[in-house]
Amino acid sequence: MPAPEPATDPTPFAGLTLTHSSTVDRVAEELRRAVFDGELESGTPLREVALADSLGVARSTVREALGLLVAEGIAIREPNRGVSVASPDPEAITDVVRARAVLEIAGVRRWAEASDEARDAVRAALREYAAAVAADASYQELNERHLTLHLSFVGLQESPRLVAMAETLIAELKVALAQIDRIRRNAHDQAGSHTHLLELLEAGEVAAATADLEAHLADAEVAIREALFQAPPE
Amino acid sequence: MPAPEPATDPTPFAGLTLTHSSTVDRVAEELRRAVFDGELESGTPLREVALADSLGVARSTVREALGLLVAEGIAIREPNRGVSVASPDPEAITDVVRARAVLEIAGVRRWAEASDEARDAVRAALREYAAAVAADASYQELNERHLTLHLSFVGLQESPRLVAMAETLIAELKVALAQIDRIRRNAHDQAGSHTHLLELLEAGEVAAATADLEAHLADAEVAIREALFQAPPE
DNA sequence: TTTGACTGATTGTCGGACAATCCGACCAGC
DNA sequence: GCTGGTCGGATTGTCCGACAATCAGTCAAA
Repeated sequence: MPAPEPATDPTPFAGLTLTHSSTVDRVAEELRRAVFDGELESGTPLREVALADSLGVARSTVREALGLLVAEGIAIREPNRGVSVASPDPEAITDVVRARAVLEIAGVRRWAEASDEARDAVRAALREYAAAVAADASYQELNERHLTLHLSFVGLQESPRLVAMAETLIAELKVALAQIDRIRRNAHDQAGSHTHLLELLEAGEVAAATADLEAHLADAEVAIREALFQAPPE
Repeated sequence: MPAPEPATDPTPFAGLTLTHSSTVDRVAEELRRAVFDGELESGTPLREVALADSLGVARSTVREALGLLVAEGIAIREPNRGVSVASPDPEAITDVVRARAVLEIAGVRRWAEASDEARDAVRAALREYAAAVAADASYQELNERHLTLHLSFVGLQESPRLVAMAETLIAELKVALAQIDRIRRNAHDQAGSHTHLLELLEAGEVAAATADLEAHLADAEVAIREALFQAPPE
């Protein structure tokens, strides 16, 4: 006798969600998109009244959205001077890469103890990245998939807070990458190296895998640094 | 001939800073203090108009300050329902401890490669903690020194972003600790165990030290969990 | 018991206002 | 020519008042 009343299931509406969209969120999202798409150059000041007029919202709304971007590291606020798109300097790049390394390597080290879902997420992310490479997808999509793969490494720790931290780090990185894109779009096919890394993990060679990842991150750092700071002066 | 003009030193005014204090910052700071001091119980709703009247500022100012607290994890915002002091649930505790473990252990592992300043910061933090214990300082001061010590572990990575992340994690933890304080103030003297940990580090026994730290964090987690969720029902 | 309507409280967003601050230009004086 | 001072415009920081949308609670009706 499981249920005397057939009509009242205990959980009839699982899997139903509703996306609450506040105006502030939409403004913030639009600004993020503009920055990541390279429409807003690094260092561009984000004037409150101009944005408010342009987007058709009140200044307070824009102001709150700007607060979000600042909290995410996408923009910086200087007191009495306003908010502007973050401009990556060499120290910031080094710091972001180092912080990423800590989070991602900690995740990879936990490969054996992680849940099946977390491991599957890594495998799926790699598959999608490889597929995008094979399909010769757009540069931005490649970037997106690549970063998602790296996020899945952090996900192996199964700590929402660590993942959130990694996300803000990657957001900061995306600002830098958006600047590079406008200079030169270096085709990147690192699917092979990542596949190698996953094979090491599946084989239980965790130490070799972390070494691999560390080297990969170091390479990425010098690549970004060169593209940003030794680019031809316009 | 190092300097032809003796009056214009290249860096005559190092170490000069000026604290810009905006109203929003002061409001946020006051709220933080109230939460950490246990004046605001976990779950208390932070009404915008009430706070604005009480503090003598405009509602928009309070609103912005609340946004800061939310970003720091000290409070949570439910759409159309307002902001309230974060109430730690078991999952949150587990998550925070796990994230802390990742950051702190990564720092400790880097002991040998860290700069002298970072290592000295750890030694100084331990000294101050031990001194506070010996002086039978207030519970809150002990807490503060203890957490500062743990922060100095993260500082060994010398990554400002990692330290900032650890700070927000610890802020979240402080909310939980403030709740415990109002129940029972468990005298804590963990100076001995931390001294042992530092001795291991100085001796180069990094692996033993990380194991020590891991055990310490696990102990802390169960202690907090018991105090929070198995406390006598008022 | 469930549904529906009403009320009060609170947030989300808007618009306008003003002082404080900052930036650049212009100007005087040595 | 350099230093120092003044002035005006632009922008932010903060305040105030307003209103629709949303939510929690009550209470009557089906």
